[in-house]
Amino acid sequence: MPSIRDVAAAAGVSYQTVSRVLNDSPKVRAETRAAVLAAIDRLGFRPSRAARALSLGRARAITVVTSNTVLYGYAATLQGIEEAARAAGLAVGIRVVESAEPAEVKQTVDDVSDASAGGVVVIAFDPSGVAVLEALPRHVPAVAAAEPAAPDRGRVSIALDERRAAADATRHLLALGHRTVHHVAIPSEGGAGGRLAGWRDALGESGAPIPAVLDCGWDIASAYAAGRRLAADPDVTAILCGNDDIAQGVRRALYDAGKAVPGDVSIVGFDDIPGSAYWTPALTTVRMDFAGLGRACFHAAVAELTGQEQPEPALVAPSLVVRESTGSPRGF
Amino acid sequence: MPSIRDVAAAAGVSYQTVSRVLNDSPKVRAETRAAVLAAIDRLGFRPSRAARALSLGRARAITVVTSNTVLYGYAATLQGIEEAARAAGLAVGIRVVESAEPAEVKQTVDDVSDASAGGVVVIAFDPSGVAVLEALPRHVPAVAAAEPAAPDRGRVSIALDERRAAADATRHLLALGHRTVHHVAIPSEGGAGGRLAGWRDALGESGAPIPAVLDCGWDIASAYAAGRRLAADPDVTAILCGNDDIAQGVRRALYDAGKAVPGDVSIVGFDDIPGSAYWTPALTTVRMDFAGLGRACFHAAVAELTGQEQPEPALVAPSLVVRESTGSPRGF
DNA sequence: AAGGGCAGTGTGAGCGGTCACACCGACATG
DNA sequence: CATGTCGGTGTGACCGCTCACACTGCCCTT
Repeated sequence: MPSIRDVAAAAGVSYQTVSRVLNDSPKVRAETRAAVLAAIDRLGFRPSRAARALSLGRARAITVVTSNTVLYGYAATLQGIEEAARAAGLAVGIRVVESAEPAEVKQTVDDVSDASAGGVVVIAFDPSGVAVLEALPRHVPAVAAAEPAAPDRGRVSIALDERRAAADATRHLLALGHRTVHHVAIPSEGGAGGRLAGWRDALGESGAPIPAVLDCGWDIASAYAAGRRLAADPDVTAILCGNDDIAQGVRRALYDAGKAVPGDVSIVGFDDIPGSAYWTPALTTVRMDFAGLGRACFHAAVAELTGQEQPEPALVAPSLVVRESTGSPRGF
Repeated sequence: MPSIRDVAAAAGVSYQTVSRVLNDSPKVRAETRAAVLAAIDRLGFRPSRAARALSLGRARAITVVTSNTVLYGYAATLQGIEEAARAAGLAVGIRVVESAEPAEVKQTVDDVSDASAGGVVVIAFDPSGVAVLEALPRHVPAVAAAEPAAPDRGRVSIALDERRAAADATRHLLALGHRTVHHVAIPSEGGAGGRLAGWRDALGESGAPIPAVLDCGWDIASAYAAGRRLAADPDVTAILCGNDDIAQGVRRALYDAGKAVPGDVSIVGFDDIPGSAYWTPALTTVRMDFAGLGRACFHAAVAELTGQEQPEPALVAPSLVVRESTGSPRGF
């Protein structure tokens, strides 16, 4: 592997001039630059990221901290970050943090505090992400893709407006004539600016009773269990599910209990995962622009890394997609 | 940030001794080691990955090349790699390559050829991954998570036995009494050791006619279109789908055409994505151990990186999971 | 008693870049 | 004509670590 010294020799200039060309400094004559570029090309030279990181003190890279790589919201956010990073020529790293347990959080923080991690984007949709965010030392350039209500403690934090989205979805159900809307929650919505809050907003403003929330995990089995409980209650006619996977479990539970969707019970999901339009019935859900969130986080992280001013995040607001899983209650 | 020199000073030894402790060389007295460890702890020292990579010539890291981060097979494989890497203390990078276009392949190869990329795992399920694998210079330590039939050209290549899995699934359908089985293929099965081949095997061995394959993309919309075409043909009673998402599109197409599953047509998927057990009907599919594949690839990549002998990959064979979407044809 | 091994430790150099600064010629200025 | 300024270039040192090698005792051999 040739180094800038080799390139310098081949081009008949000093290594510093090569460095200037690489960082396109204005202080180099056009013909000198051309000669260097030609030598670079001839030798197949590629600057070493490791050397740069060492010298600069920070890598030109972004590391994503997430608690999961398979779940749609996380994976799609990662996708957005990666796309933007690739376009900008930055490397991207990934670090999964499975729990909010102190030892694991500390290890994660140590790992991403390394200079070679570059800027950090913490996907703080859930407790483990939030824990990492809070434990991260100030000197680490980091931003959060967060629940809207996550305490930002001086950190840049970007979020989709889930509160409003949840309120819209709930209003849709109420407008259809449902007396109230039940809610099956995922681990990520504790926040005051989240789905839970929006659901309460909408219920409150129309004077509908606010039923107890059913908490479940990320796994569909727990959603199924929650669905069975809801199915046993004849008063339940509308359910807002924490995400589309949850909706799937609930839907199957309703089916197994002999309830038709949307005939007996209407359900709404969250996220608009790729398959939801093809279910039977096709799912009414809230489309979330996770990829856009990821891109915005990338740009914020780069600003943090380079010390530039934070750009205004360009986000597409969540929007309700009405399909077949919602309808008016029987006898309405 | 303290460096090994600071630690050395604090412990009253030379920096080289600190380095020895970090790499747990046997040539250091127990008490000396203890003193160094104490100093490390006191100062909160963490070795710099960038400096190590520069000095060593290769980073202690794994970079995953994939064409997608959201699709289940890719994401689950990534998850397996990340888990294993985290357990071993290696950083993980990710590089998406969207197409097999020469310029993009070259850029990808350049990026992962950098010393800071460490070992490389190419998820070569599709043409773009295969293209990267083939373009990768010999000196880059890389392994492939591949289609079984991918030409390995001296590269270590690990795969799940999709051929046998597809044959099993097809035999299941045939045993149910179907005259033949149709196949909707995804972009990843061109290989001679893949799903397509297994399907042909099973059809051939029982003398069933081999219908034309319907190719579609990764998107469910194209699967839906394929499903509509199949639904129009009254001879079609059994369909083997390239993966579960495809099965979802096909299932909806059948439904929209007034065909019942499994009453009129049986369908089988591939992958066993988390929701498939909760569909109506629950999907008969082939469970694939992508996470195990990822772990095996990680270990192979580390062996490649450190020059050790290749371990025997421990893989869980794909297995057919029979649920509700398959049954005997009408009048059987 | 002189030599040879060996465990344990220290020193120099180098990985491939970047920063700070010195330098040099050309032109404008007093 | 001496001086200042500035575009364009080169030199030294350094980032934090690991390598190769030299060195110091100490014990064992002959």
